[in-house]
Amino acid sequence: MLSERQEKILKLIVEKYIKDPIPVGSKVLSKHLKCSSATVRNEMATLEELGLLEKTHTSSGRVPSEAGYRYYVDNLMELKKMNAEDMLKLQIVFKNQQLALSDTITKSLQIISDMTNYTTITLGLSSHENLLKQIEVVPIDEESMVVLIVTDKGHVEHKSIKLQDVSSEEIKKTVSLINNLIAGTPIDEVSSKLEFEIKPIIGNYVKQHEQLYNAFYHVFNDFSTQDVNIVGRTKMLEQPEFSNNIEKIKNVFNKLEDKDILNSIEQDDDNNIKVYIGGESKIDDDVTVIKTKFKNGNEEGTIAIIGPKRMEYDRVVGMLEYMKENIER
Amino acid sequence: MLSERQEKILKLIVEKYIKDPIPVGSKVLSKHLKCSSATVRNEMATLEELGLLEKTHTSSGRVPSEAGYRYYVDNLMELKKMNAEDMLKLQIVFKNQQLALSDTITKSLQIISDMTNYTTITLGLSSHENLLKQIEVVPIDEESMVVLIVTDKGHVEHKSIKLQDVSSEEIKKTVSLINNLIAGTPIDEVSSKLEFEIKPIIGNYVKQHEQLYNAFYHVFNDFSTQDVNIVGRTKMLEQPEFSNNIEKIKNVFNKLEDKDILNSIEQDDDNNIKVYIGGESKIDDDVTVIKTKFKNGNEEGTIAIIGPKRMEYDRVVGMLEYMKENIER
DNA sequence: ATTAGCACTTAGGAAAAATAAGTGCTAGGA
DNA sequence: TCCTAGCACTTATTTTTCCTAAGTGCTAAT
Repeated sequence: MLSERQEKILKLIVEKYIKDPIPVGSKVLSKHLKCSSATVRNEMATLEELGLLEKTHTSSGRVPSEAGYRYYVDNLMELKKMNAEDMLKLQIVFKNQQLALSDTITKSLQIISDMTNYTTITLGLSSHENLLKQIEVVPIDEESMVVLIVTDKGHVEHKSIKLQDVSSEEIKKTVSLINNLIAGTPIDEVSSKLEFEIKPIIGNYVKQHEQLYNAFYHVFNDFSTQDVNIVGRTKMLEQPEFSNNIEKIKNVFNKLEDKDILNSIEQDDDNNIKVYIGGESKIDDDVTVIKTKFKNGNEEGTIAIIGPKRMEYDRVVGMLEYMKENIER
Repeated sequence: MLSERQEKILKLIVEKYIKDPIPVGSKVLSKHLKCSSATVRNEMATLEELGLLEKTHTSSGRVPSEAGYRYYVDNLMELKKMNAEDMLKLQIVFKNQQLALSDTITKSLQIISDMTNYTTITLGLSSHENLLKQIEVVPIDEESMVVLIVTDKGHVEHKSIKLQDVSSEEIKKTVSLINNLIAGTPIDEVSSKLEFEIKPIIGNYVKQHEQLYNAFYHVFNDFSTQDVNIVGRTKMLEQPEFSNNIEKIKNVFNKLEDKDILNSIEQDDDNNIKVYIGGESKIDDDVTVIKTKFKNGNEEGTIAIIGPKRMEYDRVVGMLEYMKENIER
């Protein structure tokens, strides 16, 4: 259990370090407290023993440890409300009734990324959680057509395909077969269902059934395993802990492409705002991910803000709360 | 006019420097020539006077100047054929008949980016060169629907919109009005045409005409001004001239988001392969862009490979030639 | 024309020295 | 018992100095 003074010191150190990434010394802190630097030093030593602070070298000031940030986020942080100007910018997007939810989210996260200089991510549900709702084929010309795939969670994708010597009758028939027999199936199982439920049937009366089957097979196979939208990747370059360290940048960029990592963010079933600090983020020891699930009607997904461990937690959590509220109504 | 020996020296320097980015000295070169290092030094001095070589400091070896690379590309370079293994990888993509052209290109450029460690770009024509071919509306549920926009150049986009209290009759009617009256219009002019040609008509018999008009207006307004696909952005981080220089990286990343820059690549009307070296690239003095237009039926666009000025010109030009050939038939 | 030889230049790395920031600990005071 | 002034000590950082390796330009001889 921390004393009031210890908490105050920890809070000061975290907030100071977030503003400016240099280790914090006892002298500056004593100015904000009613005690001498020597006393602060003693307290800091205790906090270090508790694992909440760290030194970069024997005689350096203190830096928050991962546990220190954790304690700050869980116990000390005071949420920051968004300022009116920023709110207004977002309201313009939220007020637009004609926008599909996914566009609303993309646009608002774009704005947030610019305001904060952090990377933002939207994740739809993964393809095994999306059930096929319907497909539609729109002919373009002789050979080409567009296949539209709609899932129950409101996710839409289109793919262009080419078919030779297949009549529009045959296509229509196949489409309605798929809509009748396969709708409701998780997207990532559709390809295999096609093989066992559609292929045998169309084999009987579609001349080019092999080709038709192949085309649809690929359409579903290429369906993105996860609906991901990352905005402001390069914001990471602005953060001092990365701008001197190409290896870290490469690592972060690569992790952002890694389906498994993104998936694990989405998999977390907590509906509230959750903060993954440093190692917890699975991205990089110096990265923090703050995320929340959202649900609006049958559309659901995850939004996340990714920044350095030195992220402005109070501000970002506030923003995410605001986003979630607005999305959900 | 360069002597044969001077050309040989220039070629050696360029190729050596591309392999390994350290200034090339006279001693190493003399080993590849039938003359002493002193002679090479004299020739190098001449080449420097001609502006084809540069020194990094008074007593350093030589580095090709922009003009040096230019001379190399225009006069000295011997095209390199792709190796069989790489060719095979690409053939698998090109052989797939069901893939739409744009998917074929995306996939093959992905492969090329991996093989070369350079960034690749596909550019469709800009929105004023794409004429609206048709739109199609697919209802999803009570309120939501997907609008599919198809251009004459084969570019397809979809947008989800929401409409309250608009009957499917009214929508159908509006869609067919648009298809009849506005098809053939450059995409970026559609919004304004909607206002003058569609709005007045639907105003008469669609109850929620304002809302309907707004929805379509936004759909076309949000239509990407250019169909861009960038693959392997982070490959740039692998190049030594960037991996030590965050500012350069930021600059390049920012330029890659800049519509004007990309547009100027696409605007160039040369149908052959074109090489923009350093400053010519408008991206960065250390960046080279190699691009070519392609045309297949009515689909056309530009593909480009972006790498350091120290790019393997012979290899990349060869690849791009191969790509172009395959795309065009 | 070519080349051997040599004085000269510069970047880059290692070592040494100076500086600044901050710590832990001791001993005295409230 | 808690707090604090004071001081010796540690370490990163910066600056300075020195050294080396690589390569050049120029001159004089072939």
